[in-house]
Amino acid sequence: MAENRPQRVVTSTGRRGRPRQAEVARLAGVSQTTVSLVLGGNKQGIALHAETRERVLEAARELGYVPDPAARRLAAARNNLLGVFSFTGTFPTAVEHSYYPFLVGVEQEAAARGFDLVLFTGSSPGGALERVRLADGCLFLGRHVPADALRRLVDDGYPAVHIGRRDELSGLAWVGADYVDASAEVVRRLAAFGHRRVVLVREDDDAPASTDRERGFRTALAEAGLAGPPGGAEPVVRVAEPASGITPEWVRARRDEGVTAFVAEETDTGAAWRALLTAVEGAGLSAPADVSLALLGSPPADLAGRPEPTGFEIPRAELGAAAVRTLTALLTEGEPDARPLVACAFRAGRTAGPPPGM
Amino acid sequence: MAENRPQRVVTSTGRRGRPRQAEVARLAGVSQTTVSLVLGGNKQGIALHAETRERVLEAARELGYVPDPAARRLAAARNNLLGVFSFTGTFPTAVEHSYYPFLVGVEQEAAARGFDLVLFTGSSPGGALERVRLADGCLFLGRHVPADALRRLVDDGYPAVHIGRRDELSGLAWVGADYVDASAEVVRRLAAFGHRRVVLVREDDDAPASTDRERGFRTALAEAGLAGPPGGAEPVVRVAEPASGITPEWVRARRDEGVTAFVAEETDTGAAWRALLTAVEGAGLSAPADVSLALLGSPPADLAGRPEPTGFEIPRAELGAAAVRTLTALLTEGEPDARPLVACAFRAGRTAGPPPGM
DNA sequence: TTGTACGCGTTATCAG
DNA sequence: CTGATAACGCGTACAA
Repeated sequence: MAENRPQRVVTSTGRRGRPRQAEVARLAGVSQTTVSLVLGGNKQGIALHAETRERVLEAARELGYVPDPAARRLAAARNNLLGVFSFTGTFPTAVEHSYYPFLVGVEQEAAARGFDLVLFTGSSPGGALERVRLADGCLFLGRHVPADALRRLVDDGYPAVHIGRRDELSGLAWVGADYVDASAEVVRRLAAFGHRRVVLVREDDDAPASTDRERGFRTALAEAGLAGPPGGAEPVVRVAEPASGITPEWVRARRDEGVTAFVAEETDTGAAWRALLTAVEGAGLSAPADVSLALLGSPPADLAGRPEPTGFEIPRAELGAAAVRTLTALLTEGEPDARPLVACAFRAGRTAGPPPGM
Repeated sequence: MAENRPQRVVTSTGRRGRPRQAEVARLAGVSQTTVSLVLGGNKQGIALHAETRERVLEAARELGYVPDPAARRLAAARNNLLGVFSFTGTFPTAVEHSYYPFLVGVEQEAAARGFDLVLFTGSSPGGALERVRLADGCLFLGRHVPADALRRLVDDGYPAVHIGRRDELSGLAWVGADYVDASAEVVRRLAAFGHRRVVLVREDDDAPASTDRERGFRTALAEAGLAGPPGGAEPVVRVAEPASGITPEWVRARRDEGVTAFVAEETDTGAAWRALLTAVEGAGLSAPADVSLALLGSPPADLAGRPEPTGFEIPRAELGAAAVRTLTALLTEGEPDARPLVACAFRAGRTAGPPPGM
């Protein structure tokens, strides 16, 4: 029977058991369109009887009408959802894992712009990444990214912003901390204290955050006329295993060569700084009396009780907020802002000072 | 012209610029229905050519198809999304605001169960709450709730779980910390130290978290044969303004009356504990030598550097995880678990000891 | 076994 | 100023 078109009569209440615009319309004696118009604030500036308006509002109030968010979003063709996808697993290592600080800024800025957030849990690489498409756009963070999966999204024109520099993936927008300059500044401060030989301890991996720090370190070293160990030895050492290489003996050896300051980079594991602290202590030395120490970032939570390290602060909340701004710019205008680098504040701390004998 | 029905042709991509089932269908050479069937896991057990199935899956993968959450909700389906809605705005007061610790547990448990999270930002009251309907179910947290709005959701059968005890709203599932017992335990410890007169400083507001603590405090006081100030005076004082009432003079007066221990409750502002610490210091006293102090919860971040307060830990991550378990139980079985109270661990700390002269 | 024809509740576009 | 009417993207009886 093609005849019995259900004819969609407005009964009392929808399947969901709560009032829809159609019922408000019936009660107010107008069409559903008018209801939508009135309740929607009449954006298109159509002329309405003030009295009609009142009737509609009254009816809506009486019925306790509340718009259905799903329907609203469906019709608007946008979900008002921003995704947040973290590659470095967030849960095993808990709170301090450099994820929530970003989220503070992200949430604040998202709220200000009327977006809700989707936190994609489970950082399994690969196909899982496609899930982010349910959000209007997505923020990505983590030292390493599944480049190919992300590439697809970006090539499809999906609005994506990476938190942290990420130049390899052309076309991917990013916002990052200015590690180059911040690291250089730390070296300059050490130079100002009178140090002449400085060593950087970094992790053995080539994440941009690490290479940026190294670059800033080396540049400032050169500009300040400083050096690493004598004989033109490398001023940068990589530690592969958490503590391998960075032993009390190693510290003493460097010191005997004239190295008076040690710099470590911050990473999500905090391995370099931890190794350095342990080795220095093991060598019976203390900072800043015997050696100066600096950390390119913030200490891991379990070392937070120690004397505040000289170094710099990563403006995580700021970065998160900046990322949201860039993403929403991508969503509306189609183009991100030009200057994606956020400065890090120098932190004087208490682990660096003049070298012994100065 | 009633003839020119637009006939809804599937172009390349929807307004949203993202693939829909119709495109997957076109690519796979089947109808949209079949796509829905295959991608929906074929619940109704309809027979399908395995090969058709494969073609559809392949096409979906190729296009990076992801279902639209709004459309699914409108069609009364689920999204594998759990909502998190916080009443107490999270950002003004930043990270430590008792919100992220919960999130850690929530995220972990949600990931384990295959759900992503939607963080509903901005806690403006009223209709804003309805946004959560986009998620399959939602977690709520905060000292105070817009009861009527929540009531609607609950009455509609929307799966909701509140983090923190919330009995007023009948029918609302919740998980909470056992503040009653934890507070009682703190009093017992003080009694064991030899204290006979103890005072509780609490905020002037009737959130369940506060009344629970007070109840545990009073109960244990009675059971241990302890008292407040002499003459049957109230053992519980409320502080309205951050520091009003709790002054160095007040502390001295209580002490002169024989009160040897002061207990403060933790709240999101940390006002009670802060006021107490300040007043005790102002009175030139120190804990635990002159007076014993205890905190029913954790100190606010800015006081984290002080000596660790005797008291208890709120198992926030645990609570978050428990809430997710309850919520998913609600989603699948329809009934939450029976025991929604999570125990708090006692924290010995360093601010309580025997009263002077014992 | 696959496709047709709805409906979910809203917004938006037009004729009247 | 109002009222049909068509989307938005997906799920699903029912028909083929």
